[in-house]
Order: sequence, then structure tokens, then C-alpha cells
Amino acid sequence: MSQHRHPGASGSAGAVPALPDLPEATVARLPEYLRALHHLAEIGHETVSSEGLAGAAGVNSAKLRKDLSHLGSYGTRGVGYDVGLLVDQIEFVLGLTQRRAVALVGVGNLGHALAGYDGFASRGFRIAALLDADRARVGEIINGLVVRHVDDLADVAAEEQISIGVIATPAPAAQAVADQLVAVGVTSILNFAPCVLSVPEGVDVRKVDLAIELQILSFHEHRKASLTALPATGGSALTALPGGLPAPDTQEAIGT
Amino acid sequence: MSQHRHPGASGSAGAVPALPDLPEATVARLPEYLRALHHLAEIGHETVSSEGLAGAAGVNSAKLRKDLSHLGSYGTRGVGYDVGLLVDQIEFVLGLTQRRAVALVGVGNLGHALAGYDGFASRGFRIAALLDADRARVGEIINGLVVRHVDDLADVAAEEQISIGVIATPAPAAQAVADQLVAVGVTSILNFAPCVLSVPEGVDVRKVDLAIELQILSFHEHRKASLTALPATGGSALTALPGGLPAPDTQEAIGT
DNA sequence: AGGCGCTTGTGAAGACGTGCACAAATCGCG
DNA sequence: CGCGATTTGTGCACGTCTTCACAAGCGCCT
Repeated sequence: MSQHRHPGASGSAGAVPALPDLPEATVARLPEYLRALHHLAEIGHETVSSEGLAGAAGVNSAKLRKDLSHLGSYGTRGVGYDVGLLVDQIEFVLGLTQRRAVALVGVGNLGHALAGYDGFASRGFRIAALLDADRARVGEIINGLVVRHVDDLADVAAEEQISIGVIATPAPAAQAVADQLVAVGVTSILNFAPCVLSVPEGVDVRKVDLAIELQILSFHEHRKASLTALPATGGSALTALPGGLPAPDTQEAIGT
Repeated sequence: MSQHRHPGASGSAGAVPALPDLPEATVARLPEYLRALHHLAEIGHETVSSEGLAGAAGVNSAKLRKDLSHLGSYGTRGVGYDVGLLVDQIEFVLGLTQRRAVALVGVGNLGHALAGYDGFASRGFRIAALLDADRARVGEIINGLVVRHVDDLADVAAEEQISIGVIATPAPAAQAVADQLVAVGVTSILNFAPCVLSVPEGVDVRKVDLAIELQILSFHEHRKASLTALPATGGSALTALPGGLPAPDTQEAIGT
């Protein structure tokens, strides 16, 4: 781990500095840079050029430089960026100088896997509680943590400073869980349930829907297929839009 | 039935059966609309207004209408959209009229959960093969499927028309797996490993990194905390970045 | 010390995505 | 049959993100 110079305590007035207003697109890429930097540090690099880091992170170098410039980072012209320094800066900006406590609700199929995912532990987070609505599951021990009932959420929140809530329940339960999380003061939620959550302003929700990712890929797959199987193959499955319904008979404009 | 509709408005140009060129942002939202539409259909709605569907999908209605207009969809002014028709259209565009076969590589913690995730089956996909590099795992039966060795990929591809490959291996193994997938003709990959994959042109990769999602939330959490902690200190945002290193002497300015 | 090559940081231009606001189209009703 | 209520489709302006291209800065070598 990197020793982070904590900014507090040094100033006389404000202990905690405000963060620069980063573009969302930049924020979304910072974690990627961070991962690449950790890797570079491991294999012994002390400095890295924007080109090198961009390659490792899968973006183009101009974008990377602009991103880093937004957080006032110091590279050295002619040399590059100091890997260790950059790691510290990004970790600070992302709020990873403290290990954030995560409450995971729903220990079904997916939740179970998340509870055991070491990527969380190794990248700044600590699963502080496992919760489920199914009393049959309460008491079960997963990865050294006891599953507690979701109604104990208030107790859990009192014991630990929960920073982020993760919802891995079935869709019908997700909104209620979100409400409960918000009620105990959680203001950031990662939602794996395939549904839209409504939360009060000031609460951030990010959604991960595995089926959606596949469907997006499916579109591109479909598109690539329709291009290669292109000419004159009228019988291809693509020509026929599913229009068997009582479509408005406005479709007399049949091409060709 | 080869009726082909022209996207409204002007022009009677190319009568190509190829798919319309949708903006990526639109493509990414279509699955969300589809999910919302399925839900609406279940609870008995036959038509839905853009406002209603937008609400159910968590977007604003103008965006929704524009998205749907891109695929030449027919709503009825004064009424709304036919739910069933819209479902069919979106499923067609997304290439979900066939149930796509998915090969899942890596049946560790996460892969195990994915193998059992019913969201795939219920939303247009069929897990056709489970693969792993660990011979100790080969032969294991998960959710009715036998785990095979990743080197059998070619055989698997010959048996089934694999449409999409899912990588749920540890990061160090991911690139090799991707190469193998590409070698057997897979052109769409969903990558859960925290690393950048390099693939030939024409192959689509989408990445899902759970830790990154948390880190993005962490940023916002950090930011919210820094705002509430000091209501009126805008100026020196960057001053207290962990720049205690040989930073140019820019960090003297502790305001106030 | 001076010049040279390398790399950063950024202005400007272009591409892309979003949201407003309104005309056009449709339905239901009197 | 016509009118008003409703809702779609879209032109337009705006904001955000991306990319290019290059001046300024830095270290190294001679």
C-alpha cells in the first residue's frame, strides 16, 4: 500500500479540502488509470509517459493527459509521470485513502460471489456486512462474515460507518432495500438488480446489469452479421421486421 | 414477409435490409427500454406513452422518443406506442430474435455465479458451455452443464454457434483466453477480468469491472463529504492533494 | 553553457449527446 | 363533421467529450 500524506492537520482553517470538479467521463476513467499504475509499479516502473500509461489503460494519450491535468497533476515534461505520486493523487481524489465499508444486501447467487470477490478487498473496500431478507439464510457464514437480516440494517449502520450499499437482490425487492439503505444514511448505491431505483436527490446510484451488457454485444453481433451476409439474400432473417401485428397500414412504402 | 419499413420523414434512399446505424448511446439504452416494456406488458399495458415508458426506464421522455425514432419505430400520435410491437422491434434490432449461445470461461467465484444467473436465460441468451483452465475443475457440473477444459474451445465452437464469449478468469489469464476466443471466431466478448484486452479490429469487447464501479461511487462519496465538511471553501481545491513529494512549491497556499 | 530531443499541458475545432419547444398527427366527443 | 386534447417526431441550440496539434518546459549530452 502507499503511504498517503493526509492533507488534514496541516492547514490551520479547513481540514478537508474541496475536490476539483472533475468531468464525469474523467472520473469514470481514473480507476482504470489507477489499476494500470498499480500494475506498472509492481513491475518496477518509477515513471511512465502519458503514452505508456494510456496504452496500459486502453485510452488515447491526449485524453489521459487532459484527464490528469484536471486534477492538477504534475507530470514532468520530457520525462513523464511519477508512478507513486500519481497513485497517491488518484487514490486521494477517489476517496480511497480510507478503506470504505460496504454493506452487501442479497446473498443469493450473485451476492454470494460478490461476497467472495477479492477484487473489492484489494482495491480499497471492505465488505462490512452481509444482509438478506430470507431468514433461512440469516446466520450463514460466507467468507468469514455472518449473514444478518436486512431489518438489522440500522444496527449495522450504527456499528460501522457504511459508505456504500450494494444491492444484489431480485428486482422486486430492490426498491425496498434501497429505501432502507437510504433511511440509514447510505448515499451511494451499486445496484445489480435489473430495475430502476428511485432515490432522493443527493443519493448516487450506479447500475450494473449483466444481461444488458450482453444485449449490447448482441446488437453489434447482429449488425456485423447483417453486413457480411449482405447482398441480395432477401430471405435473411434480417429483412423481416416483426411487423405481424395490427401495424398501421402506413407501410406501403416498400422499397425497391 | 419481407416488408421493410423506411424510417419516416424524408428521403427514399437505400432499401437495404441492414440495420440502421444507431448512436451508441441509444443502443446502450434500448435494453433498458426492453426490460421496462416487458414489465409493462406483464402488468397488462397494451400501449404506453413516451412519458410513461421513459419513467419506467429512468430516462427523460424526449430522449426516449429520439431513441425510438432512430429505429424508425411507429408510435401513434395522441396515443403512444404499442407495447407488443415495440418489444418485437427492439428485440429484433438487438438481435434477440434468436437465442444466442454464450461460452463462459472461468468458473471461479464470479463465473460460478454467472453460470447460475437466470437473468441470462430469461433475456435472450443460453449458456452453451462452461470452460476453465484448471483441470481440477473440469468435469464439475454447474447448473446442469459440465465444465470443460478451455483447450476444448475449438470443439465447443464446432458444436455450437457461439455468439458471445464471457471471460470471468483472473486478470493474468484473460488475454490468453481472449486470444483463444478470437481464434475460434468469437467476435463479441464480455470481460469481467480487471485488465485491458487487446483484440483485432472487428471484435467487440465490453468490460465490467465491479471494483471500478465502487471506486466511482467512492469519488462521489468523497466529494459529498468534502462539501458538507466545509460549506464555503472553494478556492484552493488542489492544494492539499497528496503532493508532499518533491512537488513544486505550489502547496504553500493554505488560504485564510 | 547551449542545443536537442522528448514529453507535458492546453487552446481550438469537431463530434457527439441532450433537452427544449413546437408543428404535425391522431383520437374521442359533442 | 369539426374541434380540442393529447402525444409523437424533430429542428435547433446548448453542453460535454474527444482529438489534434503545437508551444512551453525539462533533462541530457556534448
